Amino acid sequence: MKLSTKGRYAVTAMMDLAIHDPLGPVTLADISQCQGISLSYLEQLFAKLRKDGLVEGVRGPGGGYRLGRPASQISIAEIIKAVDENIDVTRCLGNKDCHGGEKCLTHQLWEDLSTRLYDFLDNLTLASFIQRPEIREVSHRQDTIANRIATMFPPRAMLSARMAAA
Amino acid sequence: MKLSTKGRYAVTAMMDLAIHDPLGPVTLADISQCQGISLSYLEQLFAKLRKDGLVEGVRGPGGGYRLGRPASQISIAEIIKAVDENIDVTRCLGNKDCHGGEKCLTHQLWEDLSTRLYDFLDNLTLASFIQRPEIREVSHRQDTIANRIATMFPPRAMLSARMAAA
DNA sequence: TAGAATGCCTACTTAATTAGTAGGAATAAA
DNA sequence: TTTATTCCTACTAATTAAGTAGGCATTCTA
Repeated sequence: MKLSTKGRYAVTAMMDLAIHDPLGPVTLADISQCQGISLSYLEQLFAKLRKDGLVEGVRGPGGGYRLGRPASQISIAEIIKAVDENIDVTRCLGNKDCHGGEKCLTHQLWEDLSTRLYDFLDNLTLASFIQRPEIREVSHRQDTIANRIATMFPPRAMLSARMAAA
Repeated sequence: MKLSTKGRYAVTAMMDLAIHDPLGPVTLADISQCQGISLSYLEQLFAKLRKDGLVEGVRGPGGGYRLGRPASQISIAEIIKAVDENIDVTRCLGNKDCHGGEKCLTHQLWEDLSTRLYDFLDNLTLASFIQRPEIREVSHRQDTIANRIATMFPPRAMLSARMAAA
């Protein structure tokens, strides 16, 4: 289990998707602009998220990315694992005889900690974050505005409006 | 909250100290050999741990490092914070107007997650790991051997014996 | 059917961080 | 006084994160 900026980018981008889910697909250009992450770097992260089925892409105008599953079925641990893919390799690999012939003790202890941490993050779902009342409120307001625009203009114009608002 | 190899090194080294606490100070040379981390890199990590009062150094022959406080009063979060010192700076810093004038939502959500994670790791103490029965057993066996040697030889010889065993 | 907006893919480059190397001064035990 | 250690600083190498560039594939809209 590793936790770096990369993981944070992935998690916050997924939160963005979750918040705007009812609006349809969110473009990476949107996320790139909102969160100040380079578009191409996001593409690289989303390639991994897609590979793990956490998101699905919709091509063409009006496209973007959607959650691959309901937010309640996506855990934070899964997101981080998808982009980090780096399995926690300890040096001794559990077979180095250290401390007088015993299997490396600290390795075991770290595994233990790593597991506890993973379990913790695996029990936190995207939904548990976006369901906070103040988030729902803001999100709803945004949706209302966006839907009003959507009613007045065809899809292309709505996207432009969202870009302008961001 | 960041979690990288650096943090793992620090945590496992601290676990080593905790396990061998009754034996007196543990040298960095020992840890370096047992865990395959370069001595000088360990010195750099321990400089930070010392700055935060998590360990105390004992100079001269027979010296090494000891826990700065009882293992039950040292949390995993503290150890990681000590070596990472990198405060999780998000790009928008909470003041970038994004999502149509609202304070960056995902920033808030990440903060929320970050806090939950910190609290989780702050409630895990070093002691909670080394008190597992199988660890106590191994640790006790090691201590027994070490103490037997210590009875037979003066401190210098004991250290060498520990090195040889490792 | 043409053009534009998107995802999707690959290769490369730059920046940041992690990890290691080197050398030496300070301290304390033997 | 010698030796084992912490303690300190500066530098370098390796690895990873992040960004850049360019182009192909798909699908919507006009």
